[in-house]
Amino acid sequence: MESIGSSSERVFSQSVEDYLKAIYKLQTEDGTVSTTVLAKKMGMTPAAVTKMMKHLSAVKLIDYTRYYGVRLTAAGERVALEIIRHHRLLELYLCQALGYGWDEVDAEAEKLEHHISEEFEDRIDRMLDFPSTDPHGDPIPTRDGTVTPHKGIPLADAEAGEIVEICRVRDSDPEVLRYLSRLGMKLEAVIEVTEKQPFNGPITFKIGDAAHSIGRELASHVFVVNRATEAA
Amino acid sequence: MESIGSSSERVFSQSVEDYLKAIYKLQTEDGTVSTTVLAKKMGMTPAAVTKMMKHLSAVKLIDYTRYYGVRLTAAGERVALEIIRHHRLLELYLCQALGYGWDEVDAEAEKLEHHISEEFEDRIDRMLDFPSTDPHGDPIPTRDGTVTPHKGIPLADAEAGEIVEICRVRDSDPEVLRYLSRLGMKLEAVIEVTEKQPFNGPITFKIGDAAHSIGRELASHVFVVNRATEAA
DNA sequence: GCGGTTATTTAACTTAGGTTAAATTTCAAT
DNA sequence: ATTGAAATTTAACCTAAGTTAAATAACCGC
Repeated sequence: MESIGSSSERVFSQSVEDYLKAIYKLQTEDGTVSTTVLAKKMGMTPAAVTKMMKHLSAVKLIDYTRYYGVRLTAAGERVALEIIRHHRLLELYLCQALGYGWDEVDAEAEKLEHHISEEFEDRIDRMLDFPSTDPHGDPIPTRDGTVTPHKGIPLADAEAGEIVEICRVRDSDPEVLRYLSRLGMKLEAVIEVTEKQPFNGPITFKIGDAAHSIGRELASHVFVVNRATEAA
Repeated sequence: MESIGSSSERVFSQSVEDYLKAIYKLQTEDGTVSTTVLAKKMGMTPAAVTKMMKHLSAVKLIDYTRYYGVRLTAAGERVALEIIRHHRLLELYLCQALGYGWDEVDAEAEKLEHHISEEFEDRIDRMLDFPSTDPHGDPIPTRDGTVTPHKGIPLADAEAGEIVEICRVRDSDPEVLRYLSRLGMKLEAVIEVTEKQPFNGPITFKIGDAAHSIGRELASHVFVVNRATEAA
């Protein structure tokens, strides 16, 4: 009798995993993913991307039509979500168990996500009591690849007068995250939108007593839920 | 003004690190390390080893004399010890913080040791209260590369009648470690050597009430200190 | 000090994952 | 329908790290 659950010990290269993750992230926003966009995201030349696309296509992780971009197959998506799950679990673990700041976790998780075992994944998952979001409010995919999309809207789209709660920050730049922290913008912080300048101008708001304003671009990376709406 | 302590972000490949670690371990036992022995340890062909030796020599991590084997330079030893430090800190962390068994930690640490940051290293070191030995009793090198050799002798060399305490088990095979656990042979277990069969025969001993015997070979991987001697 | 076994190195080749530069395809705009 | 810019792919090349097979050096016994 053979051992049954002898799980999946490192089947894909780090490079392959990184490509799949990048494709996943791009396609959830843009549908299908072009070579150039992917190349930009990966910090590589388009030529390198094309070559990898052929490989991923050959091993059935993506559907690839020459000149027309790429989508993950079900198999490819499984792999991508597994890596993203590793990443987000690690981020949360680093915060909770080791006292990392939310600005530091991305870089560390980026490296470790490819190298932890299923055992490790399960243990930190249990230790964190099966969490559903990471320190930036991103959903942690479940073991079987389900990911519940978050409910918030970009702060940039909130109206003046609204009172909202921060539920997600879609940015991993440590500088940006530290800046936001300094303004008191952490997860679950409640803020009141006081003003929106026209022509894509800055958004002004209050957190507690303090008033701040940030640019529209940055505000589009901060996701919020309306406290009234949320209750409904 | 440039940032000063922007520490050493991944300078060597995993492969290089693995070679250096292997050389370190072999040379502390055998002095100088031959191509064939290293090849065996690394699970590679001698030809691959020769090639890598040339490279490591070129970048001054080893002293290499064609046909005569290899020794680490001071720089090479620093790198090796850094990796070993990572490995052993990780092993202990996995046991203490995540509940791993001592038979499971080696494999996991083997993968992670190459990918953790100095930050991570420092944090788990602190969390473990700056430990000096790992779950198998191996010394953890300090940050500056000092390693205090352990004091024990092989159980195989203990005399009948001696009462000794287990201080180190030099074996990472999970099967072996589980077997030893089943016999009650953990670190700090006290055992009484009752008999040594001649012609390299088995060693018989008592742990608590239970009596066991193990082969001389295995007994040479278990290190012990004499309780009387230790006090002195 | 000769000769054969063994250890070691060299040579030629492989694969994965990159690069640059040239060729090709797509697409939008006339 | 054509054309030219932008996107994409192809071709030729590079490096790191491995392989096998052949050549060479070291060492041990006589």
